[in-house]
Amino acid sequence: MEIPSSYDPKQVEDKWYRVWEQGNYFHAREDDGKEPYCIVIPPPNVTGNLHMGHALNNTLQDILIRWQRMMGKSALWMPGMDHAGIATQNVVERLLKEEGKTKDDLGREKFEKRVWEWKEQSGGNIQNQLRRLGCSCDWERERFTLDKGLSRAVHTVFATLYKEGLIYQGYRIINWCPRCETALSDIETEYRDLEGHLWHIRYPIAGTKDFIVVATTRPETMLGDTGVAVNPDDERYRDLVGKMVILPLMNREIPVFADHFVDREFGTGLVKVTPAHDPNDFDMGKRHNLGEINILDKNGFINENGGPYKGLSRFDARAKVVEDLEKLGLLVKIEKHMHAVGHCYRCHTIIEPYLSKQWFVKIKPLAEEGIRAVEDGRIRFVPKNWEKTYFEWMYNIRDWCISRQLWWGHRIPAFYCNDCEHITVQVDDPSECGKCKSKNIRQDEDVLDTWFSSGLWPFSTLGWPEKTPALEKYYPTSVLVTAFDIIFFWVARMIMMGLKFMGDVPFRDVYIHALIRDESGAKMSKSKGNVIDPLIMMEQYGTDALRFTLAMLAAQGRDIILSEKRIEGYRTFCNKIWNATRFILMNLGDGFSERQLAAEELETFDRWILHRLNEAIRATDAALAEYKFNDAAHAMYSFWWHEFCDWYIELTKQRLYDKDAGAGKSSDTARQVLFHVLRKSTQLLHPLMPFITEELWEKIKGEEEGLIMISRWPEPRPEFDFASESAETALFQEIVYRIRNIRGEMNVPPDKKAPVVFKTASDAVASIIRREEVHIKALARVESITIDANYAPANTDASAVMTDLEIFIPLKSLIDFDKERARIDKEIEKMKGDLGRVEQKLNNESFIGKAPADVIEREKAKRNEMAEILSKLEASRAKLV
RNA sequence: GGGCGAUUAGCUCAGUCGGUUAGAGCGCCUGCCUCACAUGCAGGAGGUCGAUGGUUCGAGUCCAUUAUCGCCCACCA
Repeated sequence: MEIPSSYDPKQVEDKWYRVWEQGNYFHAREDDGKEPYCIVIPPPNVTGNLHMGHALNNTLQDILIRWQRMMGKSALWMPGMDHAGIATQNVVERLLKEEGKTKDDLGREKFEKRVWEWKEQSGGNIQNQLRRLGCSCDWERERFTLDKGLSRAVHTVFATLYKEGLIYQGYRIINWCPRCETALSDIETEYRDLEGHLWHIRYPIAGTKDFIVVATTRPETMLGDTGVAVNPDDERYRDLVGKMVILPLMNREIPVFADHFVDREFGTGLVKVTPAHDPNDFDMGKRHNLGEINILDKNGFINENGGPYKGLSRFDARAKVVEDLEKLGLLVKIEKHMHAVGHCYRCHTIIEPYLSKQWFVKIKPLAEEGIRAVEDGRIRFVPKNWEKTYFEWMYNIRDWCISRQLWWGHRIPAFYCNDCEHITVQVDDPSECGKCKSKNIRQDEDVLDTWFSSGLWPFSTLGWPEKTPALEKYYPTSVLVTAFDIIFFWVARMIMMGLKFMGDVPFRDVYIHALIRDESGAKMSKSKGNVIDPLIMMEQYGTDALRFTLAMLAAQGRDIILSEKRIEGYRTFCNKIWNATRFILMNLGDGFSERQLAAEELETFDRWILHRLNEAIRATDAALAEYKFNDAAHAMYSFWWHEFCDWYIELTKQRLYDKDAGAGKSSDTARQVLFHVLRKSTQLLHPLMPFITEELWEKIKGEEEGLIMISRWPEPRPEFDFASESAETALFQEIVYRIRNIRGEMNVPPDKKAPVVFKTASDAVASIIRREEVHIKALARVESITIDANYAPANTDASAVMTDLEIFIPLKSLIDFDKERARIDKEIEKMKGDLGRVEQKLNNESFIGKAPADVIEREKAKRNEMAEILSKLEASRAKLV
């Protein structure tokens, strides 16, 4: 079989994904009798395109799912998309605008139809992008937050909460986006520090020539002022309380009143009060019966309540108000002022606090359960410190505004009676008023917050409110994998809803992974143009290289700084694996068949690599179990490259090729071990690098065997734990390294083989050297080996000192005395330093008195060893004259 | 104003329960196209672990203070 000498992802990725998907290998069956393992995908927006955050998020989930699937679990990765109310409506409105139309031109029904059409044609790109990433989602079960079943779940939840009084209508200040023309919840408002101004404005006191001065950051709101507040303890203004002031521009008399809310230190200590446009003012207005004057329409333009300013945008109105105040001499001063201004999280327009009637969820009772579930460990955050963030928010949670003035979403299942005004709420749309039976009813115009339906995702996707086998088997799900930025939006709400409606947590673990930043540490965003596009990376370096990079960087508790270089680097790892496999296949020989390995036939290095394989399996399992993806990736990388390739494969070459060395007799064992380790370590790598491993597996699997993705996950084999052979191998490796070091430092050309003399009094060391002579010769490029306990080195010998062993390379005319002296001096200096530190410790009486005996023994042994090495080094140094 | 995190090699980062001589990748320097791989091989240089103080026989690791940077939350107009 001819295998190309470098790995080409393009040849394999699409091919294997098709095989997997068409072969139904991602499908998990409720009746398979296996232990369930389930992850629900954080549903990407239907408008979404795969960015690096998705790539990370989904790579990690796929690693877990593939790992668990190979471990024999019934591994279900539930995929789907979110209808993304505002985002999607915005996209379609933009398209309409290009046609010169607005949504109102179409009307609600046609607009909705239009959005569905858009969804069918251009929505859901991301599903195929996830396929490119190799995600092993159970696509058969794919759900959409607006599909029929999920809508039923939404209605059921709404009706239940309404009946229990946990959903109610309220008339209050909410966050309003004048561009999206909808209410937003508190967490959909992003605060940004902006430099604004603090305008100091005179309000004349009624019936006098005096003024008071109020300070405001939003002067246009004065059009809706209905009072001025002072702190009751503020001596300066005690006499003012109860008096009336004239509201300039509007020429309305408004009262001055006292309220503890007012901060005496801020501004002038006098606050203009606009109950319809500020939540605090609203509260004060309620306390003091001020009345509310709404001066804005839904687009943020001044309405008829703004008198002469009617028709101006809120920004123009601000300018005009300030200008007019100045003309009237009522503007005292303007200060620069930094303050946090709320913006719409979807379109980034400045939001307005706006008085309106909305639906709310009374969230405290739900939150209490949610807090308890994390406190008592039914849900575990990984890393744990995110629990604090969660608690902090949950303790201070405020009622959730769930109505949106949009057309795209779950229409609120509340029906108003036109005759008796009763509100009927039930799961199925009613045909008559639940109270007076009138048929003259109308449905609420608003839709629900997108996050209302995504909050039900872990059970609605499994079939709830029906009692399906899937729900029975896979709920609670095993783990939720997400980034911290949606803990409030999504994670907390799933927890609350799951507890409420399923009576159990929605997932056992919440793994919070990092955010991805660019090379300079900035958050990746399209507007900054610093995006690394995962699709381009996959195209360029292969999906497995990208996946491996992301896993390698996914250390807990830290953001990921991604650079293209890194991905390029792990492409070489793919190539390394590819070539290692190629080498092994080229050397198996005709008619090779795998057989059981017997302990007796194994040589030292066979035992060593089998032992290391066991350790690699253990390390990988342990790392993945704790969501330490970087540790898992690192364990595999160093095992593959620095143990299997650098050492074991190199060592087998003598056994495979070097007949003169008489090592040929063990070549069959070597082939068996190579093949065995190759198979196991390829499987180990599969969850991280699904494509290349599936491709290679095809070349190494048995005829009866199926795909690697459903093969059995490697298990450590205790009978292959060989501690003493591992120690011998470490000694062997150091010998080779020492010789190579001398060669490298002395610039001995690679084709120049050197004779080496080993001086040792240890029979054990001598026998290992004798036994591995062939390998030492090959790996260190040694011409001849002499073992001589009494060797008297010449001054032209380069030397290295180890415990119980000195190595001499007679370089003769090749020696560079200066270099050799410098090399030995460096070692002496280092050894002196290390020895000094150990001796200091051992001379410290309290160390001897208090440290555990084994630590002291270790230090003593270390001292003796180092002292011996040092004296030998000095002896070598003395000869270099 | 609260809270969280970071600070270790030129860069990006690991470092478990405090205990051998603090590691990796990339980059850099030297030598090699050695029959799996130049997307490679071998060797090398490079670190007072942000600062100060403390606990301890022993601190990159624990505690306190501090500096710098970053993030989240918050109704001071």
